[in-house]
Amino acid sequence: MVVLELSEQDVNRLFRALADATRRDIVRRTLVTDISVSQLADSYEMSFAAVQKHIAVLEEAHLVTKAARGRERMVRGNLVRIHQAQRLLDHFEELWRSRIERLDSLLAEDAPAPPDT
Amino acid sequence: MVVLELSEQDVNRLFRALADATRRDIVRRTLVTDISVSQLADSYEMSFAAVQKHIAVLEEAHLVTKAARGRERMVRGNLVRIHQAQRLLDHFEELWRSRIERLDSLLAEDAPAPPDT
DNA sequence: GTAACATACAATCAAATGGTTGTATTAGAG
DNA sequence: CTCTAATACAACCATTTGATTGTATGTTAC
Repeated sequence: MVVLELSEQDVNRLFRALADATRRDIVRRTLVTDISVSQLADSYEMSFAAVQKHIAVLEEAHLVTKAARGRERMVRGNLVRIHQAQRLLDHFEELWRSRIERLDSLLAEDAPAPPDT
Repeated sequence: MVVLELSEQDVNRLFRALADATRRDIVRRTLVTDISVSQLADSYEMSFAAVQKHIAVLEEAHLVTKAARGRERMVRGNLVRIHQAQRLLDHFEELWRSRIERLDSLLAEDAPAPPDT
């Protein structure tokens, strides 16, 4: 099992990048098919430069990559990063389980000695 | 299967709340066991009020809840919201699958008519 | 080669964020 | 009842964010 090699900064950037509706939409669309920067820019009610900046945020979070194709830059969603985010959330669930386990052992008061101290 | 009833604003708040190391730590710890605001504040290198604000952000994102116990407010992590975040990410994965499916059907050039147009 | 297109990037600005200190309120301890 | 601990909240400030416009650069089409 590979440990997530993401720094706290990386995780910050990852979740922060996902905390914007336009950016989430860009990720969704570019996961389905590659789309150029200007094609993306056309679909939102904001300036070209604004969309460019959103894409830059996604790039820094490694949620998308850009590849030159002629004079265009094709944007492609990166599912790997989504998976990493999922695994981060999985970890929260595991912590919660530990609460349940401790509650269980409390309820089993009459039990012999606990597994280890 | 229940549809996620989260507005874009809700999703923004959810991911944004997760985009801070201190806040993630608070969620982790309060998933394991309830902790008072002042207990939490003691463990970080920032003012009491700063920690209070982080908790407020987590509350607005419904990642934690607060319950009065005497003069203390006990903070408790809310796993449900983590699960909702996970499901949001699951959706991204599904989109990506559609890319693969379309690629597959492209490769099957000699196939009869496509399923539907 | 020149015009038009696609992108990059700097400068600027308002609003939001993350932190501070200070003051007020509430509940428990003695 | 009074002191103190725990919290809430307002005011303030620096930095970051999200957007703008303007300018520069590279690429394709004609």
